[in-house]
Amino acid sequence: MLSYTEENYLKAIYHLSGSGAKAVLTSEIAETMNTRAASVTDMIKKLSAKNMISYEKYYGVKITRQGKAEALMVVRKHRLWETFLVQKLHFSWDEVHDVAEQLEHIQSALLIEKLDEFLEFPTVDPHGHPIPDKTGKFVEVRQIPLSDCSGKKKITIRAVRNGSPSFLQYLSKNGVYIGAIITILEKIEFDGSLEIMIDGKKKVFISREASQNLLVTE
Amino acid sequence: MLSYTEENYLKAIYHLSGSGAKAVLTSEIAETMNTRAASVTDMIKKLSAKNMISYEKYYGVKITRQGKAEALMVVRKHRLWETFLVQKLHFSWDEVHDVAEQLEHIQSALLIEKLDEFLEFPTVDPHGHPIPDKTGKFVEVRQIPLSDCSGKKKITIRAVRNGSPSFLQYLSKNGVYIGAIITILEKIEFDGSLEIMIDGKKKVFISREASQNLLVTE
DNA sequence: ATAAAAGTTTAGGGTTATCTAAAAAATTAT
DNA sequence: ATAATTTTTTAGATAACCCTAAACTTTTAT
Repeated sequence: MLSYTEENYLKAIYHLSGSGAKAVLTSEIAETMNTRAASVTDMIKKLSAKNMISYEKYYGVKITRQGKAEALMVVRKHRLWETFLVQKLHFSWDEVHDVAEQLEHIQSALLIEKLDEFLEFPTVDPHGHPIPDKTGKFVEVRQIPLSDCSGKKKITIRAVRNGSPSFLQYLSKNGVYIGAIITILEKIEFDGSLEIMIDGKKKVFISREASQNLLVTE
Repeated sequence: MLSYTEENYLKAIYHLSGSGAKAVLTSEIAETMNTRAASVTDMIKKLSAKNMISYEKYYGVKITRQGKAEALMVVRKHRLWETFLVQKLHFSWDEVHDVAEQLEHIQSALLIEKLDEFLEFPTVDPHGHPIPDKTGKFVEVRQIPLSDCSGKKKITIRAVRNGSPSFLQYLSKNGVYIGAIITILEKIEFDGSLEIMIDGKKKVFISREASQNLLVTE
């Protein structure tokens, strides 16, 4: 059984490692967890002793199969709770993160299975991120940043890369949402911004930074 | 801001004091919190420093107005979550306590107001206990133990005094639920048990212990 | 009224998760 | 290749919460 803090570290390592693919540095973990490297080293030892990660001094850590399974359950809980907050309690998508950070640590397998059922087994959360099922599996759709697109084809907005409230509010204000179908009208040379048409109705300008943080399918 | 543990102590003190009416002994707190008296003394000092309780050495503690308000918010959250679990996620009433013990500590005023609205502002939880509103007020209906009743009048089951899973399962098995309308058919001299008629349809025997833990209105 | 019993507090530790400062190892630059 | 820099680890503390054992206060019993 992992503590609240251990779960948070493991989740951070999972995300930083690209879903468990590559090794992660102590400093990267310290950065995202807002702690010092020394604290990370301590926690690495604990997680290593619990076989959640493999650890060799002065090298990065790699998440184990067991650790990945645990991390996936935390991610599952986080995303199910975010879905609940938006769909049932009518939170806006920029308000859910901090609450879900707390809710993801509630310990009850029954709760999460019932919540999943109540939400009718959603496969993506309000930010477009996939929700692992109870076995940890999820559908991985190949998505690319909007900034890599060109031409006049129809593009579907699938997910946000960065979930910061200010970015999400910016998107809402401009009528951009998950599932929107857009076309690129023009790419401005000067600053890399894009003029796009949303649902064939609304023309807006999207900054280069924003287009790099929007994941889409063509 | 109170910690998870401080909230739990304060809630225990609130309940033990009869909603803040009387002083509570260190040993009573230790008993219900499953800790040692020495640990309670430590926590009493902390809560006293935060003006949640008033404390005089070797005497019991009394909850302050501020402490009562905090405790009521924890109670509110606990009962709203229990209501959610039963009404929306279809938990049975004997499964909700432990999960609600965790959920009650989630920090988000917005969450609890939205949850309240989603549940359509319930006034009692699945065990018949009143849910304080956002200002801490709740309707206090005068209830008496079923064991104190006699005669043939119609009696409404309003709440359980003891929420242990085994008692709740016993009630379910016998068709007893919050809101049921019953009449007493016979009181058995020998063991103090009652034969009751539920909703004019079902005759069952209820032990003396059970009748003492059922709160009713006549 | 005073001795015994019961209850409470203090003293001194242990664990978890954090920190700073110093030491050690790895990386980078000349 | 070696010196400088950066990163990581170790060492030693601190805060929250809990413990046991001993000291102290209150209550109960004779």
